Amino acid sequence: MATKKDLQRSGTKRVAAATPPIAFPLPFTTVDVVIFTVRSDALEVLLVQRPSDKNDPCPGMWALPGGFVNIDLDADLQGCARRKLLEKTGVKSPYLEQLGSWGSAKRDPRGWSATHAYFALISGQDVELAKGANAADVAWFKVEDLLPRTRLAFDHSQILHAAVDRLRSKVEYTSLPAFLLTEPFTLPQLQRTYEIVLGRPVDKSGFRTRMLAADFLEEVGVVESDSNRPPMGYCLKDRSSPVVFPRTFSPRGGD
Amino acid sequence: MATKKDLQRSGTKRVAAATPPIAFPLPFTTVDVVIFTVRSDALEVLLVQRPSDKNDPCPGMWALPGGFVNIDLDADLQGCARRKLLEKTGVKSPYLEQLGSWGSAKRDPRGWSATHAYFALISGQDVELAKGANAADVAWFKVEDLLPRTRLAFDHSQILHAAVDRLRSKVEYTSLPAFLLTEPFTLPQLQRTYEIVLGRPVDKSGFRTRMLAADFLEEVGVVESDSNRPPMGYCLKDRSSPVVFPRTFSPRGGD
DNA sequence: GGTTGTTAGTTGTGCTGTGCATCTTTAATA
DNA sequence: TATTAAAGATGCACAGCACAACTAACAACC
Repeated sequence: MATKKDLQRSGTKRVAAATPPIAFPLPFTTVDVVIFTVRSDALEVLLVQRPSDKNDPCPGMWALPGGFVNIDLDADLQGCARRKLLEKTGVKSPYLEQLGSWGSAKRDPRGWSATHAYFALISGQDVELAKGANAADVAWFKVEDLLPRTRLAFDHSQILHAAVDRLRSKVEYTSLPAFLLTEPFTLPQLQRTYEIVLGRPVDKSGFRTRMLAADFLEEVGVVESDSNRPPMGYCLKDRSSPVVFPRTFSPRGGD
Repeated sequence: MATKKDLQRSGTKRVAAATPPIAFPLPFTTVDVVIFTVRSDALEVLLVQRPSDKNDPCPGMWALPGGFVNIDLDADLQGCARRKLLEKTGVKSPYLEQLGSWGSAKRDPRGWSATHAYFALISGQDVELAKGANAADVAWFKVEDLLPRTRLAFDHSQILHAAVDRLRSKVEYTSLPAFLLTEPFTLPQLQRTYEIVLGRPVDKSGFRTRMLAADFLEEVGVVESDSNRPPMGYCLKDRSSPVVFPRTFSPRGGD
């Protein structure tokens, strides 16, 4: 990974010392997490407000939860992402997927930095936002309101956009929305979640056959609902990864 | 991105100094590139042999081309990947896609490091390997031979595996293989490339209708071939990104 | 210069899946 | 018991694809 030419470069500001001793400037390494949930019929994302201290970059602006990798606390990048997520939401085992990385000389005024972005899906029910104390303020924002014009700290608007694109894209052909619900859930609930994320209606009959044919759901008995016919409750057979469908959802008319 | 708790940590070995001054140990930041090509009817990948100096990590082992991010030379991560690729192959504008990132305390014996992995597709024809001099030895390896048992430096076996998975997966529903050919190419050539990457035959008729329906190819007149009926030559209408097909290739029998 | 072989490209057909609409089931409420 | 509303099942027609068989164009060989 390191060529001799790289190693012999000598830096000025940020210096690394290891065994064998090498000295050259290092970029900052951070992790950011795009945390999605579905609440009150809308796709929402968690943001934290940066401190208003003028010495900090982007003071007072809203940003994705994240921060520097702590090489003493974090065994690896995913562990770092889990830590950030636990600190902000109290959720321990969400769906967590690597989104990509953004690194450049300009994205952080403090210097060359690279962030490893993850996105997480959690149920709107089991969330306790870590508010107050020395923790920065956190809040949910509707993605629909946020996407068009809102400016976030650093390049977080860009990262959020990429996360929404990735989510919407994968929802077309995977069982991802199941991770946005608390188990057990019903097929109509799941369908509603698909429709909220995709932003368009989905055919009921086709949806049902598709979900059941994919064979990733387990019946756990009827569950009580507000009224009318009681629906069947389902759990995921395997929470470790989503199922990939052979085709995408596609209405006849449009393409 | 940085909480105050993070910033106040003080490191011992690797120290960062910026404005405002902050001091804590930083991970190493590297970029690795998985460079694919199709030569002699096989999918191949470029590897470089690490120097045999015992002070270097993984001496003598084969590794993915890559190295430390140079914050003076590299404006961003993708630029760094392009630099590595140009140095090793002489190819200037390949298809280049971010694959993911791998970071942990253990993956590099020199300390906590995170690598940003990219994968590139280039034509087997226009490659000049940078061999000899102070550059490490580079060579092409058949992916089929490499995947099962070969151990590469660091966690590069894992990264290579992820790259092959991603490539094979995307080839099922995108026009990616077109970037493995030199323009102009013919439909039978393109089909052959699909078959080589996928490792299974593809139906001719379905393949043709599919490619032409996707409307990403431009006829550039018949091109001479070794013998028999002269085939039509094609170029890509847009080299900036691949086309996504609505469905995957799928033979009737298997699933 | 016909004949054969090989590759490029087309045409045809049966089947599967799915979009869309309608119908049935179940239970709460009046 | 009638009504309502949501859950879930059934039916149908059309589009697309896998598969196979076909035609077209050129080379090589006798």
